[in-house]
Amino acid sequence: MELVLPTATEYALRAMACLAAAEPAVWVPSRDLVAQTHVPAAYLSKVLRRLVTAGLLEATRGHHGGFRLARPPSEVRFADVLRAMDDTEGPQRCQFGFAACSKTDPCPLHPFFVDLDRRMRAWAEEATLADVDCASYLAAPPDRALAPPRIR
Amino acid sequence: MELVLPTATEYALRAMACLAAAEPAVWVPSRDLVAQTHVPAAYLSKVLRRLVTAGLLEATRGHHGGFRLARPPSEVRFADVLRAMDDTEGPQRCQFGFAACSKTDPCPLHPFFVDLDRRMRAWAEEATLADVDCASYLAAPPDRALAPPRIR
DNA sequence: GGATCAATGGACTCGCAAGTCCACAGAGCA
DNA sequence: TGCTCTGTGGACTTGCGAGTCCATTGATCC
Repeated sequence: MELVLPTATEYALRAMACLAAAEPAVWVPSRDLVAQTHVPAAYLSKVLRRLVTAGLLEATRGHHGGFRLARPPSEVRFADVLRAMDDTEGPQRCQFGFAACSKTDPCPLHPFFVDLDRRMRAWAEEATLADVDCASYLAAPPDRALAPPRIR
Repeated sequence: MELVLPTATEYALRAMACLAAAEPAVWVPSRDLVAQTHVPAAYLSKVLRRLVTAGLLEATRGHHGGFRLARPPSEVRFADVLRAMDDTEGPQRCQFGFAACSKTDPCPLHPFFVDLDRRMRAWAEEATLADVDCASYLAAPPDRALAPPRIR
């Protein structure tokens, strides 16, 4: 059963979780993040850049350069990451039939999409990077093959 | 903020809602469904086809041919429609870093994706076509322009 | 039986997210 | 000062879901 978070957004959550597990204030190079998240390097750099411009990450270049969180993990909600990757507001795609429906002129499916949006939003607002147990995972990664086949 | 239900799935919900509002046992031609849902005709026919093969709709050809629900609206949950459009099971895209994670060998983000999946599933299992107030809408559609611009 | 109406299904195009490539900018090091 | 390391950013290719086109099948009407 479907319901899709864009890949770029999941990649962003992966990278943010890794950075949350790192020593605070230490610059982590994207090379390390690539190794830990297994996101294609060139693509991850695009994702990281969005997180930087959104103010969630800080970056510096040159020797010992890299990325780090701009705020402590406990102050970064999943919702912040989702918004950084897609800043459009409100529930998407609710247009049953006629022109785009509004609160005052809702389409028949409108209440259902609002409900779904509310549930998703609650999920994203409740969870923070501090809730992710990434440190122990990175310390002792499970013994298994790399290169995950894409489940779809 | 994102989180996307595939367009084809929303189209399916639209069409199912229209059919739920129609007289029971009456064959509704796809032409009527196109007029009511404003889904491109050729594409809607593909969506309807999937709903037929999934057993949610019945179809017949020729004069006065068309589609109708295979079960009463109260017995069709949103989840049935979602499953008809995408029959893959379980939470999608949960592969933080290494090989595809499992229950016994979860990745750090796994519990969060399971939680999100659980919320979405609850939404889809609770709502049925009988809950959609489509009849009154189709009887008196709001007075507004056609051709909704896609919000994205 | 022939005309017509409507679903079927395969082959096609289109657009956009996903992913790649590469030249450049700036920061540290020797 | 020059080399090297690492992020920046634009241009490009790829893959796939969304949407189109059209010939075919089957049912009904006259």
